[in-house]
Amino acid sequence: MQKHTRVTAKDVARLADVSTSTVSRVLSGKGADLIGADTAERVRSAASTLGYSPDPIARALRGEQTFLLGLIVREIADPFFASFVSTLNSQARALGYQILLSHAHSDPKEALQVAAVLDARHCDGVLVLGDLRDDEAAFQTLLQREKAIVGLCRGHAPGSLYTVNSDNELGVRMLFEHLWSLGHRRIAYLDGGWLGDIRERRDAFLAVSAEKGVTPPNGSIRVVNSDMAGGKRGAVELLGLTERPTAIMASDDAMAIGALRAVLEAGLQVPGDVSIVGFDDIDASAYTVPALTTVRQSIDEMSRQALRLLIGLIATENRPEPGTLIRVKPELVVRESAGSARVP
Amino acid sequence: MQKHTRVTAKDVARLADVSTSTVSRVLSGKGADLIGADTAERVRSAASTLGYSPDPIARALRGEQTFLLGLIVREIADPFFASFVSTLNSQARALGYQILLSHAHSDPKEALQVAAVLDARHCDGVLVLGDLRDDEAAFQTLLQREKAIVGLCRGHAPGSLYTVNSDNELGVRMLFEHLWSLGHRRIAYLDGGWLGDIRERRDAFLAVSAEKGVTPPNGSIRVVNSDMAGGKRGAVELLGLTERPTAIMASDDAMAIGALRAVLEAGLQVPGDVSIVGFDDIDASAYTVPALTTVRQSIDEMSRQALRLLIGLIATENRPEPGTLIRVKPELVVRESAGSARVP
DNA sequence: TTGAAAGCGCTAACAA
DNA sequence: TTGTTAGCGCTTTCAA
Repeated sequence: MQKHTRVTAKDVARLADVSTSTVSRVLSGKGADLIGADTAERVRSAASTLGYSPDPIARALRGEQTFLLGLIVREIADPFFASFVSTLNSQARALGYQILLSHAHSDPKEALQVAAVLDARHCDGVLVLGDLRDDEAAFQTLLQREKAIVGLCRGHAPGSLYTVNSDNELGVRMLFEHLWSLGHRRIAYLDGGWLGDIRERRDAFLAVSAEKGVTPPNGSIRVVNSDMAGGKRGAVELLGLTERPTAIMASDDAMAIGALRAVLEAGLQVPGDVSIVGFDDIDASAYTVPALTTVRQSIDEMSRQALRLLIGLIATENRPEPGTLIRVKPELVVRESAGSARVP
Repeated sequence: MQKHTRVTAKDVARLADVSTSTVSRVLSGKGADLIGADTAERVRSAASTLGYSPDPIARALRGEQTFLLGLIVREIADPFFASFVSTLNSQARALGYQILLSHAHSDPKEALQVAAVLDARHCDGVLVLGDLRDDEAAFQTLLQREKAIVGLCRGHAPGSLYTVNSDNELGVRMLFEHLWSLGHRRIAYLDGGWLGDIRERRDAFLAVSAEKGVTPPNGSIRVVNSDMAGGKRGAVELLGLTERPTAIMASDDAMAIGALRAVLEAGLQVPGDVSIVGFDDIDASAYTVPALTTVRQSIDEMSRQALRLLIGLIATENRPEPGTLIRVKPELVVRESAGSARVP
């Protein structure tokens, strides 16, 4: 355990009275079949009495797998991403991998630096959670260089990035249909302003609106920060519209929570006067008053798929279709924040 | 950037027409003063044209610093910890360190494993964020072995662990005084049930109650999970008490948010019928309706202190007092969830 | 079936 | 002032 008392292959070799090469062969499994059964046994027992396990650093230097996975997250403090990181971390560890965490905020330059660091650390692969604002292209270009990369929650990422995503369009459709069936026709949208996931949702919103033959009232698409503060500010603006929307759809739950606060603060009822829906189903959404009607992204499933994909990429040379995009189905969660539209 | 095209010290040496040792000397700074100015310059320019930077893995193998910091978190998905991880990550990176993230849930056994992994990865030091339930002692024992460890948010950790904490007692006092000045005398407490931080808060609550000469009404100290679900459940139980408390203090904001929901769901007013206060000031606390009165822990400051302490530990052999405990002052944030006690 | 030796990229002792 | 050499712990030819 102590650094100075680290047990090495040499120690095991000495105890088992073999060479270090034999130790390596037995323990790594490569060429273990050529080793005499008794010798192998001796090595194994020596290793276990000594509590030996090969040093990942030495392995890395030799160019072997490091079992390190880089994780670049747009914003760890975002509750949705936080849950995601948590799940990813647990699942990765169960698969024998460790997570090297990196924050990229929204800055692609930072992401570049971070990617370089991850590369320097000999990560076997990297996960990119959430899209970065603006300079997406440069970011991608660089990431192509890495051996194995999987994007998560980045919408329909262009290029040959492997990606795992929610079916954002389906999610938005479910939400929209739900509002529609409650009689809402004047539905405003709070756009978080990102490129990937969030952009897909807005596009889907626009598409469904068009299909339904309604045009969102003038100025009712607001681009704001995708956090509670942004949601609040956006909603305040929306409430000032001459044709006040009867429902507000937000790009994500954090924004919806901000919007909820804004509407309530204005002395209006939710859902009596204005209905609100979000996206993600973060923990807090079940505890607002009224509780948020939203769409649940299956973090567990997405995480599992992403890890499977990434580890597959690491293991094999012949990769699946570049550009592979896995969509995970979201699920409508009806709670209290959306109700019948008040007849005008 | 690519693994196969990695630039090594040898490449630089060749280009600058010196030996690799000279390269090392110039670039690492150690013994750079002995090197001729022109040679040094040649090396530096060669390094920069080649875009060389020393491989941290090779360095690690040599036993040098790895600039890797292990971070063991109780629960990343917890919004307070998530913000903390975010801040820690940014600050660490600014100092040239990378964070190796690990989830320990509440399981000390898991923490042991994790600690072993971190050690194997040659982390320069490890940060432990939040206390683990139960088997604290065993956990600590093992951690003593590590070279440099700093605990965060673990209350008055015993033993010789270096720790950075909020002044939980002060925080609770401020909250209590605030409620007291609003006329509350029947104050219930929702205890998150952990050992460190959370335990300190409960102890402080008990102490202040005693000082004020009030005994919390029978059964009004509930031990529940320190999340929104726990807070909700605890509050429901509290509301069933024959002597309903006029105020509820929760171990943290997540619990307070759950409690808020419970009280509102019961058809009562907050703060009209029951006041609620939390602890932490997580993002969501400003957006509940009513917004939460709470105490803000300075994540920024705590993070800075912890990193300074840890990096100091790494750098120097002669360490500061073992058992050092740094307390960071919290700040009362008065919002809407606590109001005058209704006269009985 | 096993061992000896080389080398991954770096730094530090020892020479020169 | 600089180069040579050795070695961190591992794996993997090449030989035996």
